[in-house]
Amino acid sequence: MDGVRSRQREQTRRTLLREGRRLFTERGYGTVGLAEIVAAADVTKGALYHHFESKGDLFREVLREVQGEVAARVAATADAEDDPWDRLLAGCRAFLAASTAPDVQRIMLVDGPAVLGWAEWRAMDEAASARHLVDALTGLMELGTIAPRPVEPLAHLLSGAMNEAALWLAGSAHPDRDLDDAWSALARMLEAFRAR
Amino acid sequence: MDGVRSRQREQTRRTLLREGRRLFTERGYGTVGLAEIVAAADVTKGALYHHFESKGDLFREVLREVQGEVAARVAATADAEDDPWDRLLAGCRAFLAASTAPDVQRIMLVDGPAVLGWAEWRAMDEAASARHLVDALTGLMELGTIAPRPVEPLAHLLSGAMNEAALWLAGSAHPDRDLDDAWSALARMLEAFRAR
DNA sequence: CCCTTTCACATACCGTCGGTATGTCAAGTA
DNA sequence: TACTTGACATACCGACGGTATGTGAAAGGG
Repeated sequence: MDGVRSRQREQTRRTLLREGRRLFTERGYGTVGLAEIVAAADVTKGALYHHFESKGDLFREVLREVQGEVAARVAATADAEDDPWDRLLAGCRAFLAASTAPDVQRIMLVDGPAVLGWAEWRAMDEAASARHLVDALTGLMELGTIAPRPVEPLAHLLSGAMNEAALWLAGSAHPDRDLDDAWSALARMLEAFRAR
Repeated sequence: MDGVRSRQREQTRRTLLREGRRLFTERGYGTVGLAEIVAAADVTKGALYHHFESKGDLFREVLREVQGEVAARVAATADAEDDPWDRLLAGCRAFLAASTAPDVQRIMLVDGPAVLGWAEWRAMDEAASARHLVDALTGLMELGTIAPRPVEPLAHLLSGAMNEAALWLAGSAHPDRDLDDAWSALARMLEAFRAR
């Protein structure tokens, strides 16, 4: 183990993921061919199919990577806050900021559901990100900070709102102003669920 | 005009749109081939390319049809209400209900942005549906019913929330209960923007 | 140290797909 | 009736995703 063999293997795999991610981001899953990816990674299709089961499988692993990075950034930002309510706000804001990156947009928000199907995409998002949102909301209900109500539909509404807002923000002509406005509106939405 | 020629033409076109819509709904844009579509429509590829510029163009016209139907149902439901605030609520609720249909899900919500790109998808949605949401919100601000604030970010947040909620509802094990819960949460979100 | 096995690829190939160029024949027109 | 137009059908092409097989270097045992 850990010899020349496995090191080279890991590098090839990482190169394929990196170039795949770059090309999927730039031109979209449908229009980029495997030939381009393996050329950019300076390997052949044999190598790609040795590491991944299919084009869709490569995309799935790329998506997993992107989701992991977003989740990590959101978690890091949220955990910097002490108050649970502030953690929720900080997490949402961090998600909004992170999701305006081109690779997150195209891979995670646009192509993801279409390539893998909405159900699988949802399951992956749940495991990476949405779970934390559900946990945060549940915790705040137990604390009495927000009024008790079914968590899932609320989480989906908020998640969908943030996804669409991020896509809109990425194409905005006045990103700073629009981000402020969107955040203001989102914050008011969240505020609406605080117990009175 | 209006002879045998143009009547046959219109029928062929409508058949292609109908079968394309059905297959795109059942199996998704990426996995259905033109050969299947033309076989189902009982014509050849020559006919398809005589009516549409490409596979993507056929999809675009199918999407336009779906969006038009959703918009019409929403508008009809909303217009049945007299009070502007009630019109907004009724419209949102009608959108939520209409968007759980399989063809709306797959074509409008999942494949649409990926196939045409988010920007074009957004523009089409704007022209068909979102425009009414913006108009309703603007009108309510002018009436003083909801507090003045930038309309666009709010509209995007609400639109995204409803889209994601609809996708979630479609796969729900308890559709009635979940629809009620989702609507309850969405209504509270809307309520949050009423002037105090 | 050598022989064997393993494995991380490379090469060659296949069926299918979206797209196009061209042919055809009936409906329209003068 | 002679001619034109148009709504397709037919035949074909390059490119794509996927697979079967070959290969040479690294790992492992005696």
